[in-house]
Amino acid sequence: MELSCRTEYALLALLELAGHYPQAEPLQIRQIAAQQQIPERYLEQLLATLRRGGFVQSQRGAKGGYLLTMEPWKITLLDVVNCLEGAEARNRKEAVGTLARIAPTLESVVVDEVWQEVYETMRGVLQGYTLQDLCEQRDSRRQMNIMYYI
Amino acid sequence: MELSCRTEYALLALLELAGHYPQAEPLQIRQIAAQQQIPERYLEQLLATLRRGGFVQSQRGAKGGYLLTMEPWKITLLDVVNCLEGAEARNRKEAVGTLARIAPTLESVVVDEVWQEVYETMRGVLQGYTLQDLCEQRDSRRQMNIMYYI
DNA sequence: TGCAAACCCCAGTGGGGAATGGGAGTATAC
DNA sequence: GTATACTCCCATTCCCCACTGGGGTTTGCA
Repeated sequence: MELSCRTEYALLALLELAGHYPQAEPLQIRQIAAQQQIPERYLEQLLATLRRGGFVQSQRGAKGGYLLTMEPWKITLLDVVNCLEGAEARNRKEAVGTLARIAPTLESVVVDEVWQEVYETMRGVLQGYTLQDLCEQRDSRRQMNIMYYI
Repeated sequence: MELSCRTEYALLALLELAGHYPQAEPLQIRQIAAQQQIPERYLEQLLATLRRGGFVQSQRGAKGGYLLTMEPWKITLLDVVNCLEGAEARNRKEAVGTLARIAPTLESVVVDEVWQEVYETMRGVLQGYTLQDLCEQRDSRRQMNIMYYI
């Protein structure tokens, strides 16, 4: 359960794609990166992860780019976080609590239980939001900003 | 909001100390490390952080060691996490979402809002447990284990 | 067919967390 | 008063994440 830079960038990219859904025109890495101020080459890697996770499909060649493969209301934030956290051979991450500990102590078991509960509540919150939800929040916030400047 | 190895180790050490509260005899790093299977020299640094945070006091010299400075039911897990996460010049950690971004985009603001909500729920859970609570859970679990082996 | 635009793969660099090590400081024990 | 048993502080090593770079491959278009 990371909520790191990685995850935020990926989420921003997906929001950008969701904003254009279901347009047939793919969005290019460069456009997304510029729009969301994400390092271009880094975003490239994150999009590869999202592609392997089945969230986006890519179109190579000139006029290529990325497209959402699912409807924005079917993708929860938890799905995205899971995709980026569990991505490919993040082998060591699960063992963060049982780090090189042969026999877990009673105390460590109790602490782990609390942490499982914490993670569970995190998952609960993250599962409550879809890309669609965030897009709507963005739109209403955009309206607010326009109102503000009048 | 880390929930990293650091925090778990510190928590285990505090639990060990809380188990002996309010004994006048200080516990040594070596004992805690052996009991909880924590690298000795690393635990040393974490205890320094806890000392600076006011959770423990140290006694130097022979027969020295560490003691809790507060009652175990007055220390919440959130207190501990805050102490270790916010410890000394972790200056960059707050800006993890606004990483080198001059003008935050609308999308990043929306994402940050969700993440604040996630962190808030985490804090809620962590604030609901004190060292005392975990000690009691450990004790009852110990009873269970004894029953199991009969 | 040629070429540029775009994705794709792999190999590095820099900083921070997770340790590890060598001493210096300080209190008790004899 | 010296030895001993601890804490304390500084520096170093190792690995992962955030990021950069150099190619290579696929595709659309003139």
